[in-house]
Amino acid sequence: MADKINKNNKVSLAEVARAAGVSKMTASRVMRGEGGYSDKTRDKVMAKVDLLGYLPNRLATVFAGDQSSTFVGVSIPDLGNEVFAQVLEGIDRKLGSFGYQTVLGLTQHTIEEEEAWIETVLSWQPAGLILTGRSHSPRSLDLLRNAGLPVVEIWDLNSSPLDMSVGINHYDCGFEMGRYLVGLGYKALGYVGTSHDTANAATARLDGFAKAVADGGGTVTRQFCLHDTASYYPGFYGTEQLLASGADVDCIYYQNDAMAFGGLQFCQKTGLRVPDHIGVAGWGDMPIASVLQQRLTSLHVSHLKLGQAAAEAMVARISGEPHETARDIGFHLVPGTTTRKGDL
Amino acid sequence: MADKINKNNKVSLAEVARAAGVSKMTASRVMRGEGGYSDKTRDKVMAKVDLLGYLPNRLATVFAGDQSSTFVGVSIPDLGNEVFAQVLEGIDRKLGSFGYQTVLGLTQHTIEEEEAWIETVLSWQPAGLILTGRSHSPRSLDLLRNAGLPVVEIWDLNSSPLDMSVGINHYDCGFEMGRYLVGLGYKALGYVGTSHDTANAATARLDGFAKAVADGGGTVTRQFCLHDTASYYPGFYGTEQLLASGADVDCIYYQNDAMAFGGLQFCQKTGLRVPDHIGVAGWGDMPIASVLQQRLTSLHVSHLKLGQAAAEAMVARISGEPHETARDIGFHLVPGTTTRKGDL
DNA sequence: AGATGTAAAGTTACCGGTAACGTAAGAACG
DNA sequence: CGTTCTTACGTTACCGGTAACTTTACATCT
Repeated sequence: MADKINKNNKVSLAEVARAAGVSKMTASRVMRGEGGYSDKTRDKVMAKVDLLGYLPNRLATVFAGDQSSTFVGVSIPDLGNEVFAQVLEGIDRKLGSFGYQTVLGLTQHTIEEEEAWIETVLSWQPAGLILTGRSHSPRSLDLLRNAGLPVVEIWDLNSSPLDMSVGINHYDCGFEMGRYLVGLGYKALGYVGTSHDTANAATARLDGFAKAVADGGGTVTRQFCLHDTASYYPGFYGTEQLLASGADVDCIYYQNDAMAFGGLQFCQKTGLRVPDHIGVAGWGDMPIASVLQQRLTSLHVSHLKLGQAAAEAMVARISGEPHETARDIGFHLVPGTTTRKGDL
Repeated sequence: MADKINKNNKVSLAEVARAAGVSKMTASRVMRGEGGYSDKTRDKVMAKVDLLGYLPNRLATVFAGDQSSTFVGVSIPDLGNEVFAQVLEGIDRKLGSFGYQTVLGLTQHTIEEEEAWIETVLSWQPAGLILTGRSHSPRSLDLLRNAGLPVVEIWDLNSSPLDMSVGINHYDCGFEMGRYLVGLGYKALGYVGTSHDTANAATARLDGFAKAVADGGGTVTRQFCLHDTASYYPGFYGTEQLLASGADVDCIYYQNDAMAFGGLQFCQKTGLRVPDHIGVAGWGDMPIASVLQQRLTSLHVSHLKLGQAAAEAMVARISGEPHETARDIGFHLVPGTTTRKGDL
């Protein structure tokens, strides 16, 4: 009876087979429902499966090399930022609907963390990887090249990605907002964001923004909040610092809506009227924008859709279906009432 | 040369060993650094590891049953809710620091989704599971019992959990807020939350709240927003609906701070002064509370810490170290200016 | 009745590591 | 100088499934 219980105390297919009086192979065929057995045999086997509480060991199947795993490694910088949480939600839900599981890696925005995570997750033979960002360490690139599996780089659209890219063009985001604000007559722009050590999407937005403003003859005064996440409070005190620096600023562009909201709160607290005294613009069209008294001038991006599209690209690639190399999710500017009215 | 390349095109330990002119076993010993080889042999093997870009296949190791996997399944209801994102962040960071990986499952608040996910993730032989909530389907319970691995139920503290529990007592949260508000003289309380089909933590808070209010001789008028996440906008229109219903309400308790913020925005829009005309209280002490003009009366919970504690409990249990069955993270009420002043 | 075909099984080998055990060669010892 | 002890390896078997192949038991046909 208890002659062959594995160390894990788990029921194996062999035990089910023995209990049912058939061979392992027959039991395996029944489990997979691929035919080649009689109804009577199937019932016998399934009865024992229920009785013993047998649960297949997918590790063994994948290990045997007969099929690839259903793991997809997903690296995300951090979840304190609402937009990444939404992206992850989109990815996981969509992957789940196709029978894949997310193996999460929070990289804290560093390529070193990402590298360590990539090495670990690759050793688990994932079906593919979804990486946030387009900047990777040399060793990461080596590992990915060697592994030769599907890779989707998300967030900042990469026209020549490692494998595939899904995202938006952040430079264009910044540029469009810059052009819009300049078009409204703003000249002395401010920017409030967190510090970005590595070239990342926020930097790309700022670059695009600065270019558009410069093209329009304006200036951009930058204020970076060091060592902090791009959330409400850094927006609040970043604004305080920018204004305290004596910079002459008629409109502030924030790294995202959460920071812009923090800025709005600072303005309200200090009696600065928006948009009469100062304009405020954000990025991301985050949920909070939907309940503010004033419609925040922002740039809408569907983060959930971005995540879903990344998962779809991954699944398509795993299934061998064709998929475009770079998928642009797009964005659109949302004119709000936190900036002065255009001459529409 | 190319006599034994596996179908995955991946370099195996056997290939490294052959290239180095040693046996698989010796190469294995070198990889694990467990000794039993000469310096010369180690160098020979490592040189080939680098040359061939060998990456161990952890699936094989775990599969062989010699050690358990470093996967930990983590089920989370949704990431649209900021607090769960924070919990997940705490879990993943802490697990990662111990060398474990998070396999994510978003259950959309249903035990059916949870059940399906549990079955899948168990087939991957995880080292343990962290589940949000204490309500599980009968089959889930069967599966978990059968699997016999560490399980940490988080969020709503469970004094008699399946295995371990880390969280707070949500009933007590509600009770404390109810007692506080009644103590301030409020009598006609309102509650605005999302609908909860299943008995969950928000329901427990409401129950505790209602009890405290009833004890104090007050009443609670409930307003549920159907089919929505507990975010800003539902707080906004939930407030609108509650007040439109003609209910006489002097203070509203919200399911969380995000909803409370939505409520504050509604009040501001309609000219209801807070706290002069109506009191507002939330739950969770979310980041947004830090930048509002008025300090939101809320209840502070460290969600990040909750996640970390859950991961610590899991790791302790896996390592065979003793760990308390139920770990209470605690909370404290934050009196704000969105409710009238107490007679302190 | 013997030949042939087919459905329903069983047998064998293998995936990539590691535990357990075996062995050869040199060192240490009396 | 033979015995014993180490060190540094090599050999074998196994984890839990599945592909590929073989066998068995009948039914069907000539």
